[in-house]
Amino acid sequence: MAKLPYAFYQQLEVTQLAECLLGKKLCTLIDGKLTSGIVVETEAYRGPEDKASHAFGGRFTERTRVMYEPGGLSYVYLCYGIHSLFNVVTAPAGMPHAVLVRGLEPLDGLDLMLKRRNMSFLKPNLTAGPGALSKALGIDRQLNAKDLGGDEIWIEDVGIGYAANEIVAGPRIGVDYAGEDALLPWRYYVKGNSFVSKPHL
DNA sequence: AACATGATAAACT
DNA sequence: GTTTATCATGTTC
Repeated sequence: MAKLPYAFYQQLEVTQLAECLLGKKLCTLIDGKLTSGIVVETEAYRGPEDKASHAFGGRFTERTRVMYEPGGLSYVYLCYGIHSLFNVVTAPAGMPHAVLVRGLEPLDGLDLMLKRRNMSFLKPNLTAGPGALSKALGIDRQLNAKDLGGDEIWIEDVGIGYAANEIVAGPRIGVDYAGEDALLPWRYYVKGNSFVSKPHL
């Protein structure tokens, strides 16, 4: 396997990095069981200057602490009391940028993913949406602040690269509270892929 | 009190 | 079939 190098996570342009994550393979190894999928949808959160970011204005709390670490760690937090959302911490130390993974195309461990989701057959919403994919891969807050070069959760380059005309940028989802920042086109997804969380074209 | 969601049910076409 | 409403649930500030 070819795990992504730390240098990849530490580039400063978080929007560009979010776009580059499309086509990468996100894997978890939990209780000896491998599950994985290809990333088909991401959102960039630009730390201090982005109202939609948990670290807006340089906010530093117990929850956001990990976002200030050097890129290459996981950031998993609980949303609406129910869903674990998985982010990649990016940029050099002290810069709290992150990328939310919103959609995956299932690859390894399909049976286990179905079981975790209480589903009996594959349909797109198995891993379309940040809460859904986290549940399918067994991601919860146990996996917060993990090294993405480790052996519990990691990201591999499997040589998939989408052409520029297959990638669509649009406004982020569920961040209306962020005012004008909600309109920024920092959501990236693969055109026509059925594991993208929201509107299909 | 607010929150980076998902499942379901009910009311439409 | 599709859109719209409602709720579950718990941590953070």
